[in-house]
Amino acid sequence: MELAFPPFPSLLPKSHHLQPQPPSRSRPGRLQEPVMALAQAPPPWLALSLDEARSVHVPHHARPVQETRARPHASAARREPRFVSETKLITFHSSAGRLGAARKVFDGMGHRDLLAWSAMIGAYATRGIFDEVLALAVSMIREGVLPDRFLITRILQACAYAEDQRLGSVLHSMAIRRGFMGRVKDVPVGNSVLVMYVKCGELGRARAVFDKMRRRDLGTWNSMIFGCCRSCEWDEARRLLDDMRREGTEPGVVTWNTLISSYARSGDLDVAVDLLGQMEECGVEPDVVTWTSLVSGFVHSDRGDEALQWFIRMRVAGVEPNGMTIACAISACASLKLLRQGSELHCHAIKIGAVNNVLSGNSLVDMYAKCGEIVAAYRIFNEIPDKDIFSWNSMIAGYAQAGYCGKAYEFFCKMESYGIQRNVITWNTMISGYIRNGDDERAFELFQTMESYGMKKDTASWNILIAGSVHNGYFDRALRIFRQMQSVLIKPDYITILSIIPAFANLVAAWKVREIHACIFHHNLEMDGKIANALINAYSKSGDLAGACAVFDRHSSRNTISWNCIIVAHLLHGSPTKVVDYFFKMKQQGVLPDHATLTAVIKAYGMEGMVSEGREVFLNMDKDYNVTPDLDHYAAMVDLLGRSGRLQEAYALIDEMPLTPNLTLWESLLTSARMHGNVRLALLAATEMSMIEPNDPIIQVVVSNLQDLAGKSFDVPKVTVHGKERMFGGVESCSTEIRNMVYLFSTGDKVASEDVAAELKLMMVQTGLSMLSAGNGALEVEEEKEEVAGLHCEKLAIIAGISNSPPFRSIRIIKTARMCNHCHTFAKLVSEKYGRQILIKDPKYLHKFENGNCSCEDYW
DNA sequence: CTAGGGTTAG
Repeated sequence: MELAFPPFPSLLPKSHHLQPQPPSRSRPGRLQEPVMALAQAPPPWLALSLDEARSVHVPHHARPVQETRARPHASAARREPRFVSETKLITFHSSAGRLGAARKVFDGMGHRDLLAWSAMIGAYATRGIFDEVLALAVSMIREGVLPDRFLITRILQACAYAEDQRLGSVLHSMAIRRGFMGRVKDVPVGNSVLVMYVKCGELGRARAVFDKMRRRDLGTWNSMIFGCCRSCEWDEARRLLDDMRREGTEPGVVTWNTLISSYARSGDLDVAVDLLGQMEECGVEPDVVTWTSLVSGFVHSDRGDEALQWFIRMRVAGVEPNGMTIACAISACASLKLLRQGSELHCHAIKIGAVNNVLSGNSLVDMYAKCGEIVAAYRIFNEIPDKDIFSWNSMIAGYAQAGYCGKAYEFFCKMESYGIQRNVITWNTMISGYIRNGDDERAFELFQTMESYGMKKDTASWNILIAGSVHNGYFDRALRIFRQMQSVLIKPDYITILSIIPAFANLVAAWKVREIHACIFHHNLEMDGKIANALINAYSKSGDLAGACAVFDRHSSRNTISWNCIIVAHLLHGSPTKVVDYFFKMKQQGVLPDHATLTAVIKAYGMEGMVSEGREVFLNMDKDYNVTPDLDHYAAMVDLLGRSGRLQEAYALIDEMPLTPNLTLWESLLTSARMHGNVRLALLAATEMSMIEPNDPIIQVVVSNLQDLAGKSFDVPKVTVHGKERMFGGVESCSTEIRNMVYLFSTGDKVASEDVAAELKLMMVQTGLSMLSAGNGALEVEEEKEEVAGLHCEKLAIIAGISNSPPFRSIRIIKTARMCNHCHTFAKLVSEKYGRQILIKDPKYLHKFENGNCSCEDYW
């Protein structure tokens, strides 16, 4: 046999291979001894190559052996190659990237001393394979070999990474017993113990170690500050910042970055920005990490526009972004759906060579997908060399969002054969994709089967079903899922609550709003602005204005949205005076009104008949609040003018406005024309509506009825009228809750018993309302005449409510079509004679009947 | 030997 060992072709510089081997060094006889016959035994020129390889990174603790005794050892190796060279070989293989080979040598060793363990553990540690480090450390200690001060820090690093506090504390006490702690030169050991406790979340123990350290370096302070930030001990972190300066250690970039990134990630962006200023004042230049922390903080807080501003500020400061920065900025574009800026960043990523980087690649996939560029997303995805779970999940989400659930499912299925294990998010993404595309069946099927694939459902899986059901209008299904979730002991979280609240925002769910409100406290969930606002909405829409006010009064950080919620609530409940009050209070507290606020205020002035005040707001909104009037404002103005009978003015406003009128706008005009009996204008408005929505049968009927009323002399385009059966899509119905049961009533339902008929007769007598008179003689065109269809459903519901629910309880009815005049009068009279509050919600208004009056002031 | 920035679902 010429050559006992393969010449390790790629491991050494070429010159070594080409160098003729000195005959004296090849001693095949010795090399073929059993121990050395291990496939990976050292080649004869090893000693030489190791000397050469000193420039290669070698773990620190192994270095003294090489450096101090390289020469004598090298010669010893030739005489006694077994023992010494095995450890060296481990180091050699490892530094050349052959971890498996190193491990083989290590496993084959008979006796393993500290140096061998250090070499092996170091090899894994430098590659971040911490599980292996921990496993080896445990066996080492079991074999009775104790780590020295160098090795112990490496193992502690692994403990910190894996959050293995048990082994960590063992090493901590070992370090104390062996005298590695407390002396000046032991700062590194102390640091690594400190970091271990910090990463394990044991801030108290970390603090104890910190306090005992005699000497501290910058890293010590940084680690301790990091620990405090992690545990949200912000005051303590700031105190440490002061302390370190007092003790003569100036905070460095990392110190500042730790604080800035922690504040930014926790959403305290003002503080983060303030710290940036302090940092610059101290003469420390912000680096990529600083800027990236800010950009990512703003992205995280859903403030993408500001994130991009900070990105620009960074470029102005002359700091070059790296892959991470670009990834964050692209993610900002994704959430803002800024395709152009996103593509610009794409170019930038190419320029700095970060496109093939998984990180920026993934955010590009996400960005293109969110901007609807699914082909571009796939192109990027395809070119990411090491696709990870994020790449696949983003791609699946992209296809699902674009409506290609089949394609998404294809990727969902094939990813595992590409070596990427699906995680919960993959499953959740797929489920949410199906539910968002209306395929509830497949969504539920996946939801049910995921556990049999060994994937545990998490809160998000449940949240998706709840949010999807609410979004698709299946409120009771959402509630059922919510209950089921609790019965299998999955705790609802912030998102669960936020998703389910809208399901209760209707009149029949009044008690459920209180229940969910209590649920927040029961589960100790964060009650933030979003939840508070959702609650205000839900309380007000379920008819509980007092409940809405209570939430509003209690919640501290009110923004424009909060004020809008309470303002709209009062508008809905017919308290226009309060709307104006809140409007002034809001401005007084320095909260800027937005377009929604102004719409509500104009409507409120309209309800109060304060035409000139309303008009003033409308005319000056651009100047005063920097809000350009949109269609909603024009509709509110038409409403305001129409209520006071200024129909021509209302029409002129529509005629002269710079926007194209929409359905709501014409509907407002139609309503005012109807209320004031102006057939001509009503027909005009209805005709315009029919041209916008030519296929809406209800509009067709309205037009047809108005044409009849206006007489044949009036020249209008002839509109085909659909059959009346189709007009209501069956029968108009409404629901109400009586003694915790929800009942459904349909127009024309047979009056079931003699009792009810008698009750109705009695009510009629009591209220003095005749069955046939329609009240104020206004145009009745929006619903079928009662004589034809039978008794209207809300009358049935009112009768049932009055005779079956406890006295003084309010009667709450939700209906799908708008109220007719007769029912409206009936409800007013009943509310007075029977002393009951009656709430009836139709698609446009909430009518609150009390003491013979309605909150809509008979204009709806 | 120790310290800082990251992308996906609801």
